[in-house]
Amino acid sequence: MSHRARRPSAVRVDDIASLFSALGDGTRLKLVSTLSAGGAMSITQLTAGSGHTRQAVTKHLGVLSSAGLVRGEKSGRERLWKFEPDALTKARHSLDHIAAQWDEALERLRRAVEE
Amino acid sequence: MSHRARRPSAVRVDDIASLFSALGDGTRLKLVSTLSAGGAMSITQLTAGSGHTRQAVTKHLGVLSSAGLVRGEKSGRERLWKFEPDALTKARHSLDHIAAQWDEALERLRRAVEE
DNA sequence: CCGTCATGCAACTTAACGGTTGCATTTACT
DNA sequence: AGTAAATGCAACCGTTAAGTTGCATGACGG
Repeated sequence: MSHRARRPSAVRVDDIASLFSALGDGTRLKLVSTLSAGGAMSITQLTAGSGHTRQAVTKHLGVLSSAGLVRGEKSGRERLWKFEPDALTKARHSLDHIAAQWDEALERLRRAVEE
Repeated sequence: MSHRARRPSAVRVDDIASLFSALGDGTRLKLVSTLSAGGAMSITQLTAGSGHTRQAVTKHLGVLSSAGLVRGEKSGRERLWKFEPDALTKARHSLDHIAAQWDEALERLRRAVEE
């Protein structure tokens, strides 16, 4: 029973990595941007201006979905994809965490020099 | 004289994508975290607890460097790598931009419903 | 029912990624 | 000068990722 070993809000490195990895592609970045701005859309709609095949877009949506950045719900004969803002918040927090580390390091350095 | 066509802070999609892509790997994420917290380090130092070969770490540093997240300066017979906080700020801003888009979209929706 | 529109599934190709090993080069130390 | 440390460079390998094509399935509209 190892309660201690697992902090409550412990976000695993791999989760964050997969999040950033999902954002680390131009096509996917555009998809996320489109969905965050335009509400729910179907695959064919998203495929329209993308310059890629529908299948390619489907795969990208799969990646985004695994990372939690997007969620698709079937509606009739089409599937509507919507942006999932929580994932983005997580990403932001981890960036903030690194920035905070950096600030602390600077502060330590400043104090050490000032001594 | 095309001032209008090019916004001053126009960050190309591919740049942001390469930034996130660089962060989209556990090993690199740890490297960034280490460097942001521990100041400048040499490759051998960074290799120590990584569980990887020095060459692997070197490659990862190359990726991080291309993304602007890290910068290496030669100092004697070693090369010291330091964290570059500006890149992280860029990443954060692009996340903020998407979040802002999302908020606007919600606001538009709210007003439309309220009408 | 039948055509068609939207999607799902699978196989395949190409290129990039993460990682390794081996050797060369530069710098420090005595 | 000569040795050991720190790094650089290059070839190579296995795996995954991005993208394609082809075909199957499911829902809508007349």
